[in-house]
Amino acid sequence: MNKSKTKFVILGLLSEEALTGYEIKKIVDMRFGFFWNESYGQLYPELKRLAQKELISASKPKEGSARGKTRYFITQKGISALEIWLSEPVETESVRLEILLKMYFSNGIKPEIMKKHITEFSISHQKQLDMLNMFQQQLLSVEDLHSNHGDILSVIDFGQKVYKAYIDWCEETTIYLESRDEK
Amino acid sequence: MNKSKTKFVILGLLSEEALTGYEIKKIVDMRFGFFWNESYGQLYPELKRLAQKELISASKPKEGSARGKTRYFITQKGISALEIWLSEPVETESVRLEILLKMYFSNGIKPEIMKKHITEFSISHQKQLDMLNMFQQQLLSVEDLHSNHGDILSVIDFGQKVYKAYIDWCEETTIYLESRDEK
DNA sequence: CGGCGCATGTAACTTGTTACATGATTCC
DNA sequence: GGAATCATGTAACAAGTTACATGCGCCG
Repeated sequence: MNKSKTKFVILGLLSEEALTGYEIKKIVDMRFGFFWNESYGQLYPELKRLAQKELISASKPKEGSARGKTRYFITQKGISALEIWLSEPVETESVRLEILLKMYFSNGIKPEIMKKHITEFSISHQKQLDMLNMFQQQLLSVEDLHSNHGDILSVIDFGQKVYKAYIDWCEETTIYLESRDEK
Repeated sequence: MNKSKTKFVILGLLSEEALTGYEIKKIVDMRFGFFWNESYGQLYPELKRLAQKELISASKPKEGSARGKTRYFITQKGISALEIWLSEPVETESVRLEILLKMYFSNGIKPEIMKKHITEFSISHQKQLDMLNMFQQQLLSVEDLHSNHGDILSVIDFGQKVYKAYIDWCEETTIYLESRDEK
């Protein structure tokens, strides 16, 4: 049983270009931030395991130095493993939204508290939405006949749609809480 | 450091009515399914810990029997703990959507495969949306001047908005993949 | 040469899932 | 009495986070 997806994050990114563990982490944080995350504690051990299983290969430059950048490349075996995973059914995601838990139980507390939580939730997602919009613009401006960013733009579009839904809900719910407030 | 929220799920539900561990699990599965989940492996030990800390109290009927239903009640101490948590800032959620990971890396595979994934994703969320709609109707029909389901209806509304966004994205992305297909 | 960002790594820990064992109750 | 479902519980495992240790390389 290997349920962790870290493996495929690595293989997927390496299928585009050779990277170090540090670079993988940076890309996941910046590009996947709104739908995925990985920690060093998962990444580095997994890189070693994948190298050992020859799904990726390591290039260790600077002979003789104790530590140095290790850049990883995907192997043919790794590409196959990635393709197999891509073809397998998507596993149902498990989301945990603390804000809904609090909303569900908020009967006992003052509406202003919940209103504040929702305002903060809205602001933080508005920020993330702004970042997605910027990233989208960036990709669109670079686009030409040869580059194919379609898939990435689709992923961004998902985030935009969902975050808009979040923000709409926040607005609506704030109004509801204000009406409850008046009682 | 106690980051687990299981504790508050229990306290929140017990603040409405006394329940057994089994009943809590059922409620979480049915009512919170779209934004939360708990397993017995978390629930039962946590119930014991909370009872030991006197945030809840257990009623063990049927003296002399090896096993029997244990119904739990929230205590004043438990109510306070719940209220404190409700007032604390909401922690930023971490979502993991495998479908976006696959979409991001789908360049290498045939568009039909991704299209199939998206169709399945759409169908399963349409089903969940139908269930939310039903639950909403149920609550609205029962509603009278005395019952206050507003907070629960807000939570349902969140699910409806987000799932609609999911399904919209699926439609749009299917069309995009079909256009890519034609090349 | 001091600080900062790049870079790798891991040990200790917490969190969460799964599979299984067991008993109680209900309904046919 | 047998099947299904209600109900409790836990051991073994898998997954994921955090905090820390270490060293490199560049810039002012």
